[in-house]
Amino acid sequence: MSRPTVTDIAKAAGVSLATVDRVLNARPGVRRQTIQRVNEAIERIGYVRDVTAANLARQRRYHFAFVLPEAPGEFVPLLRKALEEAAASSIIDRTDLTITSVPPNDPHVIVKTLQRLRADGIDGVAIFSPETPRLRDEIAHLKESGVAVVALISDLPNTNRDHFIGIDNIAAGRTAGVLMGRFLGGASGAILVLTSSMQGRANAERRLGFDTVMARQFPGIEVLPSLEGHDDPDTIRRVVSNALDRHGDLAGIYSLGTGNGVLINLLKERGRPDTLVVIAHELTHNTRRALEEGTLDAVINQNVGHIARSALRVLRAKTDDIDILSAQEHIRIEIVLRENLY
Amino acid sequence: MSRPTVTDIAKAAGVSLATVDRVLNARPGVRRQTIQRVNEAIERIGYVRDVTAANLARQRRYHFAFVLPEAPGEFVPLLRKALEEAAASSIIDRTDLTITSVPPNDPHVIVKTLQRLRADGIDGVAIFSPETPRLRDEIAHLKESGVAVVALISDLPNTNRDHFIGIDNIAAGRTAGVLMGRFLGGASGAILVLTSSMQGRANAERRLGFDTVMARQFPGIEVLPSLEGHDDPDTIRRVVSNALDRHGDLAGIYSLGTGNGVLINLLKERGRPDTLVVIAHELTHNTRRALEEGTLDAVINQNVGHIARSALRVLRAKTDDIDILSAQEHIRIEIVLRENLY
DNA sequence: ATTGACATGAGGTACGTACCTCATTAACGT
DNA sequence: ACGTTAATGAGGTACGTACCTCATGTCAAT
Repeated sequence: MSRPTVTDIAKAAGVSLATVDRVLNARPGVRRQTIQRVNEAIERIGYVRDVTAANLARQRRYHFAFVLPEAPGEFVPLLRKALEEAAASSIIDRTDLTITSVPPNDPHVIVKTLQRLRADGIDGVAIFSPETPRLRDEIAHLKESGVAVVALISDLPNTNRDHFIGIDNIAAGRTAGVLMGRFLGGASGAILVLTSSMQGRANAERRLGFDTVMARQFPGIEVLPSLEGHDDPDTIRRVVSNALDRHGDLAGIYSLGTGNGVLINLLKERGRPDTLVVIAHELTHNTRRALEEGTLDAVINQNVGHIARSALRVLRAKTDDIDILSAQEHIRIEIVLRENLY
Repeated sequence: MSRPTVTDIAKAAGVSLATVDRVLNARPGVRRQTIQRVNEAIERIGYVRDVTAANLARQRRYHFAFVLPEAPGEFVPLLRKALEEAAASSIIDRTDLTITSVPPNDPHVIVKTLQRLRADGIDGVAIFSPETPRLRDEIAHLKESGVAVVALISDLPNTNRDHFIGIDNIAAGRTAGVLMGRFLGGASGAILVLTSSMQGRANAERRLGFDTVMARQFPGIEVLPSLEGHDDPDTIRRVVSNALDRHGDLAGIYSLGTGNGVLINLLKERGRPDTLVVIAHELTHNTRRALEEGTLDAVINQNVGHIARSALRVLRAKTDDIDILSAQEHIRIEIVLRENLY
């Protein structure tokens, strides 16, 4: 007893195949009561459309575009690589993928890119960008044109994007905070927070979560004002060096944006005290090696492979107007130590 | 510029469609040099088989069976639920799923079940069971019959199963150990380890990893001999109560198997010191609530949803003799705190 | 009664692949 | 030269769905 087909619906509803087809694909020319009769038959026999066969018949190809910032650091290239890997696998069946790099923090170029994609008749876009008024407007246009839109890594909450694929950065900050506090184990001292100008929202949220936890659960620890690295290696090196010199009682370092490479090198050059707790975000070549060597104590990670595959699945589901399996699409806040480094 | 099809291969290789088909599906009756010519054409024009169309034409249905133990605790039911959820989604397209419960630790019944499945012409089985000689033999038979076999949760390393879907339990134990040691923050004291008879191998491995880390990195902490709960609520309650009474200097509890429900209740009844660190395995209703309430400090988890979907994907890939995306199928050792509880 | 609008049916082709049958050709041994 | 066997071609049907055309039926407005 295999799955019922359209023919079975026709038999069950006492109509022809053509009518079933009209109902299924919302084509005009069917009386309301007939539509209902067909739908009842569908319910009754438990018909589920064979999406793969439908796509075959439809000659359906999905055109998706990813708009990624040309941001410094290893994270975006890793995400890009994960996308290309997913594209090589069967997940991407019948879909064409465009990956566009745009200068970060340039709303004009991002909007222009999206406009071009919309003109090209794209089916869905995944956008990794801070939210700006012009981007908001363009997303509204995209949605009006029937384009599926998902926000990637950094949410665009005041737009009507279909979905956000990424982590809750406040919770990520809280997680980092708890780890910091507990790893310090009652020790007192100051904590250096290293931030970067990229992805202002995400960084601010992480900082917020971190501060909340530190203030509430670990009042004995002083969290210093953020150090701005401005994504520039030399600047990062200088400000971190200064801070390390100035604070003899440094208990921990929380790096919540880019600039981990410089930080790690600096710690290795200067030698780091055993008791110092260093926590960073995103598992990359640098941070992975640093975990292995003990330069980093923990990394808060969002799995780029999962994000890439999830984005593709969600875009496809949204263009087909199909439900997503929300448990599968939830991006987890991963805590990575040397011991569960995979 | 759509994808090349079999017809394009035929044209490019200068052979008929029938020959292309024979080559593609490894049917007999083609000269070696012709096979080569066709394969070259495939290479040249970059043909990739349209798996969905192939499956449609093939009328392929996958018959997979999951053999799960009727084990105590919440974990197996959660896994079962995850399987049923995956089955309701499109992942399961064209596949029939059988979930069989067997009494744990009864090799006879497990083998009988597998034999029956083999006789029924199953395409693949996922087995969650300890390894026994008779199971080993039956897996060899299954493989000979062309059945795909994956080990679930607990590996069957001395068999020729196609794949293991689960975590590295030694690493999981190490992870728990490091968390325990660092959360204790230099405090000294004794650690209670609560084990269960189920899944002997997994528990032993976790214990091994835990002990290794404690001995090497936290020599000031004494790890007590395992307490056996024998999966019996009353026994667990009794032995844990005794231990709590006896050890006034208890610093931490590591529960590496089932019995978390009883443990959590006991801790709540007796009141738990703030400094006590309690770490358990598997995120369930009980442990989730305990994390929220602060009764547990951390949970080491393997994601049942991921495991279920991965098992289905791997079984399908193995029966089709297709490569798997190993990054996607890697089951991570998740560290779950209250802050990154999803 | 005629017209037209709408609803429905009948039957087809297509998507890309699998798999079947039958006919034809080439290569071989005797 | 003959039969035998292996290799190949030609042409079909099928999978489940989409989408097209054309014919026919029904009903209400004129």
